[in-house]
Amino acid sequence: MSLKYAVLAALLEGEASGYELSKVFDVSLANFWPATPQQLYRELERLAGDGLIEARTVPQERRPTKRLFSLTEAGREQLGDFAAEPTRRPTAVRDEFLIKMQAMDGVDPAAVRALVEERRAWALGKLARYERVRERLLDGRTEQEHLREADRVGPYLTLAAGIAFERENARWCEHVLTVLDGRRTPAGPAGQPLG
Amino acid sequence: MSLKYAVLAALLEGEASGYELSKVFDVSLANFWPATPQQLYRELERLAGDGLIEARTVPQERRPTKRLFSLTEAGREQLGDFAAEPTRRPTAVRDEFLIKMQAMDGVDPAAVRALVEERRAWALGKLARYERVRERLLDGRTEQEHLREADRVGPYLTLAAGIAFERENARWCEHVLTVLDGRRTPAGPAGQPLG
DNA sequence: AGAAGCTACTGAACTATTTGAATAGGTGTG
DNA sequence: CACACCTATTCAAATAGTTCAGTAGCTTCT
Repeated sequence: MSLKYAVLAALLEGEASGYELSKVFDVSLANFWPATPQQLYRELERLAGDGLIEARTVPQERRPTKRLFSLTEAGREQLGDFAAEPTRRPTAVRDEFLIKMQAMDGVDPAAVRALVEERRAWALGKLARYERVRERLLDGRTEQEHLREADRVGPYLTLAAGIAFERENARWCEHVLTVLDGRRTPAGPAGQPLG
Repeated sequence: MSLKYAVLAALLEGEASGYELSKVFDVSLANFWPATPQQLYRELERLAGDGLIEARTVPQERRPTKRLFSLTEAGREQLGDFAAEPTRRPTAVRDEFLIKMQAMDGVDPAAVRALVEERRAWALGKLARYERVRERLLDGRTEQEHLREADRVGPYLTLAAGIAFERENARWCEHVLTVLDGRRTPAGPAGQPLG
């Protein structure tokens, strides 16, 4: 049900085709509402049918024709209503990796370590990408300037949430690696390393 | 597909009924793999059919009869295999609230503030519950002792991830409230407050 | 005494999401 | 020139997840 509003919110940035949206979702919105291209195309169809967005067909020279969608007044209004309502659903995190961590005690420590290191690398990669988006958003201003004066601060603040999340993720991975180190030689009464 | 392993991992704590699991999922596992009771009952049926868990019926005096499920050797093995494999799916966060934040710039600031304050309260509440679970897990030991010596550290570490996540959440909310304060009187050239 | 709420589970219908593939022309690499 | 990958979209099928309701006896509050 919320994909609808995620799409409307994405179109606040300006008109976009399904394909372009699927790229946007991949980098920024996916942070809090992931969607596959198929979902987006279907949702765009539905929203256009409901008159919340409108489409215009744009033929291109060396590319397939695309359909650009933009918010209608009705769409903008419904999005505004939604955004002012109290939130129904709490955050839902689905994380296969944390299931593995929950069950890690029956597993070869080297395999666990590999998993955690992979996750850490992935978090740091995402962080680097977010930072680049952030530079683009700030466009030379400082954070303070931007947050005080910009027309829209929503996108910056959600990005900041993503950054904090991935930073925390990486930190957690480092903590786990330390813990794994501390358990390599199970501590005897004197805590003497074995070899 | 991962609900399967989430259930198996939950049963590492010992045998449980569907109903009990639905409570466990509500407080701890829901942190990284939410599931409704209906999903759990269906999944338990499937897992029992596949021989990964086994059921025993326990009649009770003043309550309906319940079926307690526990891991079989086959189940334990499949869970171990899964937990050692590289992770296929990256973390998926679905957060209606952040969609609202993305779109917040067209909305009455008082309504936004109310939303953020609600979210902050909710994060702090969850944090308090997590801290209680943490005390119970540590059972008088310090974190260091527990992490070095306990048989299982997985549950503690995933809990720590949940704690870090909610802490970050609350911090982010506070940041947003500060930003909203800074924008109440849009800064003119001289930055003179208007009220 | 009546209402609400908990334990414990089941069923059916519905909506959402994922996966795989197909179409069709264009660009870039070796 | 073969091959892989990009733009841009659509279709079909399968799997996953949500919602609503119902059964049935018990406890707790008013």
